[in-house]
Amino acid sequence: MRILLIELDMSSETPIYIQLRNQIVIGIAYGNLAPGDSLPTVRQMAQDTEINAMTVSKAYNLLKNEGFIEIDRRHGATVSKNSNISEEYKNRIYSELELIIAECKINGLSKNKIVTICENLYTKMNKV
Amino acid sequence: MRILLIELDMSSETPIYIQLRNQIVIGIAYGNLAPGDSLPTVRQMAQDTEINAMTVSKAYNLLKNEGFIEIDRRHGATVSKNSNISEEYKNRIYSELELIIAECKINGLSKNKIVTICENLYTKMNKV
Amino acid sequence: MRILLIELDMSSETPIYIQLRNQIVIGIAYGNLAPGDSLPTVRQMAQDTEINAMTVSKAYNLLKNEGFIEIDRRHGATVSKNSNISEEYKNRIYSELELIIAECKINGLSKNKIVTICENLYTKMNKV
Amino acid sequence: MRILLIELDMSSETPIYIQLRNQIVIGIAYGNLAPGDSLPTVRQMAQDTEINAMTVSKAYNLLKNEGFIEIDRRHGATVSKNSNISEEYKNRIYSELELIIAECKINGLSKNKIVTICENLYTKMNKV
DNA sequence: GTGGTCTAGACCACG
DNA sequence: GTGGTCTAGACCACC
Repeated sequence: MRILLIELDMSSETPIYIQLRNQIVIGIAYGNLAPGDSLPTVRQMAQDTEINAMTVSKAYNLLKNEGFIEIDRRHGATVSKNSNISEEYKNRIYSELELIIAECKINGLSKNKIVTICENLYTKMNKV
Repeated sequence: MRILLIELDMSSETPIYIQLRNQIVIGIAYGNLAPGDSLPTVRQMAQDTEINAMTVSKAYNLLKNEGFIEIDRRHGATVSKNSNISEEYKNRIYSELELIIAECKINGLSKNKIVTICENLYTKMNKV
Repeated sequence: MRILLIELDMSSETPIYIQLRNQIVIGIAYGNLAPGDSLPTVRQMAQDTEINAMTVSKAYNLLKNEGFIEIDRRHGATVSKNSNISEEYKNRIYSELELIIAECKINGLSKNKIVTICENLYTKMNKV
Repeated sequence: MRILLIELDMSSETPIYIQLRNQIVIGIAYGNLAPGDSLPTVRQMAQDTEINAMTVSKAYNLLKNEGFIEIDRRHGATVSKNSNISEEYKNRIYSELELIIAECKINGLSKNKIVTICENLYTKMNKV
């Protein structure tokens, strides 16, 4: 059984529900959560991570709206099998990539180094 | 003469001072602002972008603390010539890249596609 | 119960947020604020000291960036338990000590006198 | 002949005239400037350090008011031979020492370490 | 001229 | 409840 590890930094400026959302997205990419897999219930997740259930609920809803998971009253939350990527979402990703590459470039990272880092990250994420 | 274009979205959830900071970082990466170049004065930038001077000041101070620019009492703000990248900063960049690549992968982008996008972005940013 | 006493001089040249920052640092060293202790909320501190909440917020953020306190969205600000002293910070402290000892020496204080003053100050700060 | 080395950081938050004042104080303590020695003229200093003459003048006046130097229309500025330390000045020094020792203590420096640093600094400054 | 500080009060996001 | 953001305008220090 694969294990989903959630790390939250309470003193970070990033809102907790965003951190939780990010950790789950990364968990999916790494294959710790496969399409069709169930996520812990809101209450279970809240208990495990010692945060408020409302906060978990907010993260789950965000993930649902982004298309990463599906929420079913009977079966709880499961990882989506198909993802329909919206135009708006694509633009957001592109902007974020632009910013991060800008920062890398200013700080002296060469194109090759950036590409290598990206490739390594991608490869580390298991095919699912 | 190079032109610095600043686009701010007043209805965005991202704080204005962060947006401004991001736009300037991107401006530096694209070579619209070269090392040693002066930024508009706080008041000028405030007028141009129709935001409050304190908001501009906050963005400039953030950029100063991150090492992107230097603020000189006599000549205002200029783009830094040397960038000292801290270990903490490197980790932040790495985490952000990890998240964004995770999202790309889940949404079906192949490793090659991501690499191509990164390379194109990097190449678009002029050497100055 | 320990009491945190904040004294601000409105007519001083030292900015209020710096004075507040200094008073809190001294409060921590004297044990009036122990690691893990909560600081008053931004608004409470503003009311107590009769200054603006943004000024308090600026002081708290400075302390956070320096590693003295942690700011948690849920519980407000608390005194840090571990302090990670940076190389840059060490250099700053050293420069300040150099200047102050230079002044003492020029004004005729002997090495022994300075050492005694330092020891007394240190001893006065309670272990908690 | 002893040499007076002045290092100014234009992008520092510390005002230039304060930096200059500090550097001269340290120069006196280290014996690079002995009691009775002449300081460079305002114009000379301004030229050497590439700052405005008004800024140099401000620093010299501050040093005069603090009793470190004497200014004579005929002979220019010279290092004072006797220093009369005021009560107010003593208090300022004490407050500064308190703050700096507080920071050292919070950051884990032991009493002995602080004392050793002070002693080393003091010893490095030549008897004059 | 430059940036820095502070205020008073409003609004918002987070939990 | 908490802190964060932004404004508009005033005042100040520095150079």
